Amino acid sequence: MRKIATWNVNSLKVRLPQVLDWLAAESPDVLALQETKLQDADFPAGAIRAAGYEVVFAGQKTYNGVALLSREPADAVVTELPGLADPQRRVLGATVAGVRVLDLYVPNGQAVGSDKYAYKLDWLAKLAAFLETERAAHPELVVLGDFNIAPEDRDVHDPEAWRGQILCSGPERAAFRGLLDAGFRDAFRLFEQPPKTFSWWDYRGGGFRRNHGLRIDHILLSPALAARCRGCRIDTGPRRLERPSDHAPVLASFDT
DNA sequence: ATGGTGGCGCGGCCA
Repeated sequence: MRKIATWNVNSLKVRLPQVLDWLAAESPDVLALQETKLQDADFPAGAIRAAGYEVVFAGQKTYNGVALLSREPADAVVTELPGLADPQRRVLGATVAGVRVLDLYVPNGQAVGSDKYAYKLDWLAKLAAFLETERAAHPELVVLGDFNIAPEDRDVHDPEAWRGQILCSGPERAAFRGLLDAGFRDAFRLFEQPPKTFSWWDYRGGGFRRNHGLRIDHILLSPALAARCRGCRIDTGPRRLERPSDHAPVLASFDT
């Protein structure tokens, strides 16, 4: 496993040409997608396989949906968090070339105090419990995706405006911190990074042009994988294209 | 300005 990436594409139907171009340019070993917004019957598996990737996916109509693209086959696939009977397709775990990969689309939460916010915090608690068992079973474990959490003020373009708001609230940040406390490493923070580097910019108000963004897409590594990690960056190239996703891909590279 | 833009799918929800 030399390179692994995550990208919230906000509709794979719309973004498929961009994804195929990006695969050709970057040639990651694994690409985790979120917000495919496709039922499984409509998933473009043929085009992805023609590009040289295996693919597994868990989709639903209109909302959510996750997919794992990989050079080598994906085994031991899971699509649920234990203890959460949920029709929303937000989880896709698989083992690829001996590495356990968990692709997540964490709930957005909408607004602090809302029903969706409560669902998000409950979801994160069940995730933490699940990761304890996954960590014990798989020394080489990567958890990546759209976490919908900006972990620290330096991950926010205007920390004062966002303080306590959705994506930045104390309980959300505490949940993320809990994953780090459990031993996961934020791949992006293993390396020196330019300030004001973000992974998501609102479509509204010229967010990207003004770099009004947040870093909410993450690659978390078990200690064994972190020891082999040699770089992590956010590729803003796709965000500059016509009709972009509102998220940019995040990539981590490794020694074999 | 309680807005703004984009996706889905055709009215309103979600982000």
